[in-house]
Amino acid sequence: MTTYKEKGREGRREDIIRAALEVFGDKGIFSARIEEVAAAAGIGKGTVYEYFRSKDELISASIRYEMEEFANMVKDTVDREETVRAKLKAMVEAVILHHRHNCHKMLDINPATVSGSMKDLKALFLEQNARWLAWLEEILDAGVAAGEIRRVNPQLLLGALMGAVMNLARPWGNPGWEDSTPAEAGEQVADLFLGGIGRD
Amino acid sequence: MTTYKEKGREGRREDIIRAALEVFGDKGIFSARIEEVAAAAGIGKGTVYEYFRSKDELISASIRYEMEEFANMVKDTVDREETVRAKLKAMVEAVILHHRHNCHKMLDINPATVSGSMKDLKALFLEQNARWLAWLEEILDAGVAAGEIRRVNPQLLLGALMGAVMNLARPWGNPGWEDSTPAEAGEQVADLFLGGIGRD
Amino acid sequence: MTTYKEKGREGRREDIIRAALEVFGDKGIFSARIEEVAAAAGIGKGTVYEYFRSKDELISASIRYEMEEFANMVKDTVDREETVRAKLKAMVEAVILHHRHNCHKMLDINPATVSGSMKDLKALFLEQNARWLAWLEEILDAGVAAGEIRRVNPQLLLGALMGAVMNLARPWGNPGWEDSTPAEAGEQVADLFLGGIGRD
Amino acid sequence: MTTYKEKGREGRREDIIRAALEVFGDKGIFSARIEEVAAAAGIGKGTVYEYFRSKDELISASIRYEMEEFANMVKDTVDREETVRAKLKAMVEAVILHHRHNCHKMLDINPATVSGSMKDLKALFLEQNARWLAWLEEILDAGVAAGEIRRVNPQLLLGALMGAVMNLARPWGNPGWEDSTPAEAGEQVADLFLGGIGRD
DNA sequence: GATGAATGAGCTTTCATTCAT
DNA sequence: CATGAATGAAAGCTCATTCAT
Repeated sequence: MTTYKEKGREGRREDIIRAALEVFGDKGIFSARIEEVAAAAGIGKGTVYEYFRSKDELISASIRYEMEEFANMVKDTVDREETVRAKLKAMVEAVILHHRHNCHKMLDINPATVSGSMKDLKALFLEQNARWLAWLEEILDAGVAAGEIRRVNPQLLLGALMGAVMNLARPWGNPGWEDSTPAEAGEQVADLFLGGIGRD
Repeated sequence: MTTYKEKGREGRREDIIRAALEVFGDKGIFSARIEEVAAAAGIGKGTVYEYFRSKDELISASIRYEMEEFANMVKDTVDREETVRAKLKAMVEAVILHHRHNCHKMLDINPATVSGSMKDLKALFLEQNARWLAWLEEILDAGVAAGEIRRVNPQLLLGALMGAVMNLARPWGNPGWEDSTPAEAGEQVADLFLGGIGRD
Repeated sequence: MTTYKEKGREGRREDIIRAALEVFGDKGIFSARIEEVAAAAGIGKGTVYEYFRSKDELISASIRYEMEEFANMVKDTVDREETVRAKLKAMVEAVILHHRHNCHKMLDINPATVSGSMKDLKALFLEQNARWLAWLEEILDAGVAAGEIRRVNPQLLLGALMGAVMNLARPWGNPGWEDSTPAEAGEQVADLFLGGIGRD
Repeated sequence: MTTYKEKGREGRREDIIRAALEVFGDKGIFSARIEEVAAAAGIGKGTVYEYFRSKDELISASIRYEMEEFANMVKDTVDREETVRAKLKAMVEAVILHHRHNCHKMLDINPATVSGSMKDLKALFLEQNARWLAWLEEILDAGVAAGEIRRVNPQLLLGALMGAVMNLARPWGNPGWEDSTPAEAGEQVADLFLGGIGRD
């Protein structure tokens, strides 16, 4: 029941993260300066250090926050659908919309590019993977039970599906195709993953 | 074809790029210092600047070099096969081997993460995409003509397939699945993309 | 009026300029390192950059500051006198005193020597010339009106007089003559310029 | 009796100095790079070091060379005249012509500006001063003997005259006046120094 | 608690100088 | 002798971090 101007430390912390995601998305985590994040959050430079021990910690927290947001958004959307096909379609649409309208760029961060300063990023990725995997297995089990799909290796499907959708959703990646509406894109990807490219 | 100079020992420029790929892969392009690249190449710091105008230019050249190498390697391997299934399988194997044994990390660089300093990276990505697309279209046409596969949007398939394979091949990405041999992985991905997950 | 910032302790910017004049005078603007200027000002290296965008900007500001100070000092001294002869004498004395006791060396900077890095120095010199010229014209007009001197081209006299006095005042330039007291020097120069060397 | 392509070490050394004067005049002695001087001389970078121990030595030699040339040129021109007035006029003309057409900029170098790297510049200036002084004294003696001028302190006149003429001849210094022809300029300066500005 | 002036480690880049050819 | 590729000391500048207010 937080009132205006009464959000306390947690709310302030989140403000900074949101500002950081904005700035990091625009300039890249290395080129972005703490001062810019502070300005975007409407606070002083020193105040950032009241909430985060270092820039690295702010980056970690921002990535974790964005991953959480992203996962929740996708899962909420997908869970609303019944069939695997509908879920697939919904997922693609959600990811595309997210990538087109949000500071999605953080999700693409490559531990390797960043490795110089962030040792714990890999652990974060593994943790997230485990959650996605558990969720996907539920969907697959239900789909198999319903006779809609055949059983496949969940980690294989997770890796392939996420890789495919995230890559397709990148705004700079697929000229010619990226003009398709999210609905069309969802349709196409669902067709591809359900039916394959083999002669029908 | 050289951007700056081609003096001194033949291939000195290429040596520097290879050293850069090594170091950039380990530390990330931002954390890596030019001095480390020079040391890895067995030369003095100043010598790097005899061959590259700036760190940015070295990064650009390194990414381009790696993309070129990677594309050639994959294409060579894939072109040796006849059927689409065999090509798919070969491609997965090649990418996994490459990612496990080479300084593959450069390929994952996200222009957004890097945007502060490199304006021309996006153009490089688009250029590469065009080459991959032309190549994939040939394969698809042949496959369709042979009655092996159905016709699909090439950019869709390229985006999905490359995203899937690159993501699966990431050494830090898919716990449990990444222990499979390249041959097994190729088999699984080929099955997935040819047959889909729909009830057969 | 400030070019960059005016923060922190009042006059911090001016402190840096004074320190810069000291160090630049000793080592020369090229050999002087920013760190030395900072040390002379009793601050850290980075702080200089809070007040000046670059070394070039600090040099510009320092030269402008010194010119201003010098011009004010000379004009104040000269304006106190009545006759042209007394003004001439006072001017020589003032310049000699200034050159002997202050970091006068900046005034001798030659745009040509410096041209590599400072494009706007010439404009600064022209601006200063205009101010000196206006001032000298007033003096000449009054002197002519009083029947003390004949009319001469003001820019000719300004160039000749300033060149002569500045050159004579250089501590390294005129052995044998530079031992004369400022009062004697003023007397001699006044004689020279008023009476000329022609047979009387 | 040097023939073409047979000038030997001395000729080569002089070529480098001339090239250095050219480049130093354009870029300033600090911004100018040895490589540029070498290129201007049409030789390799390393060859410069066959003739000069260091950049500082090249600078010293170049300044000395230019001073020598300048002094000889002025003296030759002036010695051709008979009266002091004609000599004065000739001197001004010569200096202006030299400054407008040659790499005169070296003459304006201020030991203070440069002091970081060149300890012996001051000695060079004193040495030159002594030679000019001896020469001027001869002229003055003759002028006094001929009843053309009154006796003045030679060092005073040297300092004032050289300062005045060099300052007036600076291409960037005296707007409005610098359009006058060398002949006019000589006339004016001769008038000024012979007659003074006092009421006639 | 919030701030932002001050700081200096750390980085890129330059260029005088060397020396193997 | 002449050369220019190689070098690393040195300098300008940035920015994460601190701490007095």
